[in-house]
Amino acid sequence: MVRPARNAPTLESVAALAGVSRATAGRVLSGSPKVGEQARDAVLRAAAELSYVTNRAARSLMTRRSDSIAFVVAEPEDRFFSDPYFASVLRGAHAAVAAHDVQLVFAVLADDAERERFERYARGGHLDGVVFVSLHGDDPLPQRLQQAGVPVILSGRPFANDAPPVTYVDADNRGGARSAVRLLVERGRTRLATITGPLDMSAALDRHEGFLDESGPAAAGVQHADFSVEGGRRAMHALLDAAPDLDGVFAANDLMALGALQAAAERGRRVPEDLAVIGFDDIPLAAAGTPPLTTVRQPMMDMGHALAARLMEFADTGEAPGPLVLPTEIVVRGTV
Amino acid sequence: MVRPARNAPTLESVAALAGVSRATAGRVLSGSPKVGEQARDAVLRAAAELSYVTNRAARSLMTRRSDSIAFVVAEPEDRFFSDPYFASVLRGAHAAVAAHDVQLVFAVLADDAERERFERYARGGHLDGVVFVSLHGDDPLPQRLQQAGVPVILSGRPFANDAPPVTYVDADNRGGARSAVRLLVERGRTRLATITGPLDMSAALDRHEGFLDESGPAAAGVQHADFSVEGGRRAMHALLDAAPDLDGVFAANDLMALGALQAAAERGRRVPEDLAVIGFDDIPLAAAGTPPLTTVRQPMMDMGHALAARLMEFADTGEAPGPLVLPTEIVVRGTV
DNA sequence: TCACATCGTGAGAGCGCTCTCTCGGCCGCG
DNA sequence: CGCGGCCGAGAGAGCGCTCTCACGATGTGA
Repeated sequence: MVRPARNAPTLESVAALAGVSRATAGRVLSGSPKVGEQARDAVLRAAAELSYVTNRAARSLMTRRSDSIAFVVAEPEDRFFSDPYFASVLRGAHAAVAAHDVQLVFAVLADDAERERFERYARGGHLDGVVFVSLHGDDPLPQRLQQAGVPVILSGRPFANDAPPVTYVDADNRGGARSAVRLLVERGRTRLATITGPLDMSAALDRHEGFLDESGPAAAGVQHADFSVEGGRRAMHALLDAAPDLDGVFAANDLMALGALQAAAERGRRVPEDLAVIGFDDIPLAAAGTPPLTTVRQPMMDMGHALAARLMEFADTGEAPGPLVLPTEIVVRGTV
Repeated sequence: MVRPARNAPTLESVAALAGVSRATAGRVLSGSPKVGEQARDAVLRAAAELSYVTNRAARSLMTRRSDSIAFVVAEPEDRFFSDPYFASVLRGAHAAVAAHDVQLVFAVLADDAERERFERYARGGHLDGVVFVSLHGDDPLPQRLQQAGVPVILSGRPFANDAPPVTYVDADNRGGARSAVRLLVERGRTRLATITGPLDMSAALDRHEGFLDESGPAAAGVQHADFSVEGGRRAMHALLDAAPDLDGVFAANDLMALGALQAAAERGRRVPEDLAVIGFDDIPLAAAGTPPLTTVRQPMMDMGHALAARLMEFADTGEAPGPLVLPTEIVVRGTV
């Protein structure tokens, strides 16, 4: 192992060049107001000249803050990597974090070993907070970390509402699903079905509830799938087998809606004439299909941003911000 | 700002509980062989009991290593977030990094301010190395960092081969493109065209070269696009306008191939009967279309893994590993 | 005029770790 | 029996920073 004898400029050298003490130099660089004007100028000039960069390790040793938060995908499968949803949330989170000069540590917890390592790491105080994305069922990890004093926030409301609660940012899944069904009804569809996501995830559950709220007894079918294109395709076939007179389908995400579109094509159903399809998310690909997908848009990037911003606030104040539920919006394109 | 009075166990307390000195405890925990058996046992037991976690800030202050590497998307646009390619590379990189107990810091450099901040951060010695993904043109940032002593590796060969060279991991883009065209020819296609990616990226360039290698004078058209679905769709329309008798298209990535498929459908061309289409990447969505996309598979996850693994090796030894070019593979599905 | 608050500044401690230096004990060899 | 070598272990320095405390200079009111 190489030991880089990198002689980066230290606060000491900046102070020396500026002709002040290390303490004063530190005060200037951390923006303390209690510094004289000429001392401030001298330090700033010296820092610029040496292109000084604060050593975060040393700082963090004293402040007990790491200036970094983790973006954790708690997903045992590789779904993460085919669903553009995650990338958008990640992008939003990074934007928020960059503005605060905080680092974003990325982690995926695919197996127990990784979960355990991550938990130790987080408990070790190396993170100012953790964003959890794609939680399944009643994962106890977020609560455990929170109890250990690590600020935590979830993307999507927790599956069960236990005490102590963990705060979250979510989209109005139920409301979005309702408006999707209402759109279907407005367009004269009477035989409605839905393709759900994995029912151990609250987003899938809430969208399903929203569907039931509006479809009522008119529901012609329910198929459970896994948020993937192939799952959506199979579910659509099953739906059509069970109820050939189906004329409207709400898929709980766009990937499954895309699969449903394929199944419809394979069966020779014209969309939207014979069969209307509406998805959820509004991933970039949704607009690009033929016909382009009508869907319920959730503001993925904004959610990522809010997640990170609220987590940093949590870390700063020590007080968990309340849950935030962002509105959804129908985007009418060609499939309804 | 809250100052968490987190009284995490320190090496000192572990040593005390084990009845040895801090130095010995440290030796045990860092796996030094020069420790007696009973001292080792005692330390291990004490560490487990206190659930001790090394304070990385303190360690890194001494070792001058951060045990973290950055995964940087140097992409001014939001393309990153619609192309599943990146997610796969990221996934692979994380897997490699996790095995070494190293942290993956994620960053996207969308504007000059972010670039500048990142450069300062990296130069400050807070990173053991940097993986660059999606570089455009002759971006000088990787070279600058490398000259500043920060190990750097690129995903995809650099655009121009300047001195000093920066090492990289790439797929055999040119070879892959050639075999795509050969497949088209084998299937009896004679009027061939290609849709390229942005020509300021080496992957796009190399795939274009590969196409030209094999298509030769038979080439019926070339359209430049941007690796997006919509770009592919427009390019396909333009190609068909210019050469209506086209019977085979090589798109430089799957997203554009999907766009080409749509354009073909809009024009009423049957795929693959009237028109064969082949893509590049093999993103998860490729298999899911109707018909499923024939494509040139590049091992995205392996590339991510290799990128991170080689970078860590670079950081450890101080010597840049040579470039690595991974083979591609034709995946025949329904569009050729 | 003196006591006292106020403000900018410096000195110094110390965060938790790693690493070098030193030393005691034990072995083998002459 | 004495001496050098080796091995396991401890003492202590110090990485670069932040933070508390103390101090001198200046301003304010009695």
